[in-house]
Amino acid sequence: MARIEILKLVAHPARIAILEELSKGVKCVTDLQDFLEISQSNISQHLSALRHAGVIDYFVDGRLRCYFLKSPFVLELLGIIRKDYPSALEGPECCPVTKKGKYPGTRKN
Amino acid sequence: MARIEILKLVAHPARIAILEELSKGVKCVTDLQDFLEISQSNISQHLSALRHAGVIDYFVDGRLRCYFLKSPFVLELLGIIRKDYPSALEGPECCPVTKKGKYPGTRKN
DNA sequence: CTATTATATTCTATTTTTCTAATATTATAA
DNA sequence: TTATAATATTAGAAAAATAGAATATAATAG
Repeated sequence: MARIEILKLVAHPARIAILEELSKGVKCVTDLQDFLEISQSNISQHLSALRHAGVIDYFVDGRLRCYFLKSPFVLELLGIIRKDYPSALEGPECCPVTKKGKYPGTRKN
Repeated sequence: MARIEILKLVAHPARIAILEELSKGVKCVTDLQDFLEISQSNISQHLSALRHAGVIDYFVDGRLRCYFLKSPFVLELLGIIRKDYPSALEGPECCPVTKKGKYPGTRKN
């Protein structure tokens, strides 16, 4: 599935929480329920969406579904979401007060 | 603005395209229009959303607004979106055929 | 001044996403 | 067998995101 579709999926609080948890190891649905404040069916829906996107997968142990993280891209994504960054990139040259400057591109006029 | 809100914003084809372009350098709106197949007002709307989220900013040159990328987080995000990854992480132990295995967590039953 | 260029804003219909509720499935325990 | 535990599916209402159209603003050229 395309990167952008995966981004869209990950950009959701419950799904991020699920993925963060799975990044630590295998979890079954009931154990996910314990720290997510959302309904069982909703969790199942999120898991289903993530699985169809190839982000996670599961194996079976009796009546448990043991979910785990599958996508290396998402693992790295989770990493940078947690990271700290400087508050801004070094910007282009422009007056720091008036925020006026010269456009570097070429234009008709 | 929270990382997750920023993720949501970035997870849109037009906005990714805008950000990719800005990651190469300053661009004004008309120049963005040239390679985006969407209306001027829609571009403005996307730019506005990105700016309010602190992802981009602009300086003024006459009647041009010169937009540039501001968020280090988003710059790194764009980087990993372009990168290649192995198709899957090494999964947990479970039978490769039946996909059955043992849940590593502790459970009541 | 007035026209034009560059860009932003507002309103709105449409589409998409999200969640809840109800129900289904499946494996095991009793 | 039947009950129950673990999980999935479906349908639909509500909320949010999206894009188009029309209009507004602001700077400059003429």
